[in-house]
Amino acid sequence: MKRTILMYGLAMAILVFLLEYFEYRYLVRDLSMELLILIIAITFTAVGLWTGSKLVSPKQAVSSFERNHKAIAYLQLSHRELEVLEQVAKGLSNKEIADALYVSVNTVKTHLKNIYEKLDVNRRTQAVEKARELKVIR
Amino acid sequence: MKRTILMYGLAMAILVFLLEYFEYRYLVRDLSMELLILIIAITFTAVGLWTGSKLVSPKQAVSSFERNHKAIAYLQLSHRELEVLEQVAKGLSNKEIADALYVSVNTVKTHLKNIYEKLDVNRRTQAVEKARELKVIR
DNA sequence: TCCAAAATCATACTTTCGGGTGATTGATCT
DNA sequence: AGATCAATCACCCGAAAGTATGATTTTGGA
Repeated sequence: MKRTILMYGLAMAILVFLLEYFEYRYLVRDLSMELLILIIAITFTAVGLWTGSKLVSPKQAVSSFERNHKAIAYLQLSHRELEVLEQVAKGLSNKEIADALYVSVNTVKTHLKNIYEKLDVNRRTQAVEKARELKVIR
Repeated sequence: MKRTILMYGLAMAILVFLLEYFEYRYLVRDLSMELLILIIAITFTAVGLWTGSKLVSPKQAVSSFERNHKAIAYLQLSHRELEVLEQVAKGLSNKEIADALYVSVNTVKTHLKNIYEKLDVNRRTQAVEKARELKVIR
């Protein structure tokens, strides 16, 4: 992001310099004024397009997920509960989650029970749905 | 998309015209050549940026979901199975799905069994995960 | 018209989930 | 020191989900 802006500044400086130096001195007498303006316009439109795509697309193309910490705080979801929720979203069973987090199945169940209460649901699938909506999990 | 390009073309034409007519005739004697180039450069960079953002962002910002029919065909998922899958993804229970589709719970179970087999999973949560990955459901 | 696939339903059985209750431990705050 | 909260675990029970098998009806094409 910052680098893109810097790059843009640099490119712009170089282009301005080139245009001023080169075309001004050389071409202004050969080419018509209209053509010069056209070249500059096209060039900088291209630069703008390029910079714009660099600036805009990665924001949404790459990852595009940012956790809604406010929602998590509001729902009072603990760290451990979040972990369980993520495992559930991956489609794991309680047993598999227990193994993944090195706790007993009963512990997982307790966490899930609390999660359901906080999210106001009563099934793991609904919990995943709601958590996704609230951007609490990916 | 097409309209954006047209708009851009129009804006560019107008700007070129204005620049040529106005600044060329009026300002070229008052302003320095460097300043004129700078103005044009900045203007068209802005135009490029604007056009770029119009062109790039809606592509990914709006919805961005299109069903992967090839995957569906490959997996041999029937229409009814897809419907069930969607209901499951919404977090509904087998009973609720049965009511929504006006069939018995046993029918839903049968569909689910077939779905699990075709998706090579053995739980509803995994089925939803996989179907989402494959863009079979939203 | 006939066939294969899709859709429907049933019964029986096993496993997993979810809900309820209660308890212990360790960390943090007052 | 006492209160509070997160994390852990256990046991029980009923409901839901998943598995297996088999059967009937609909339906879309060849």
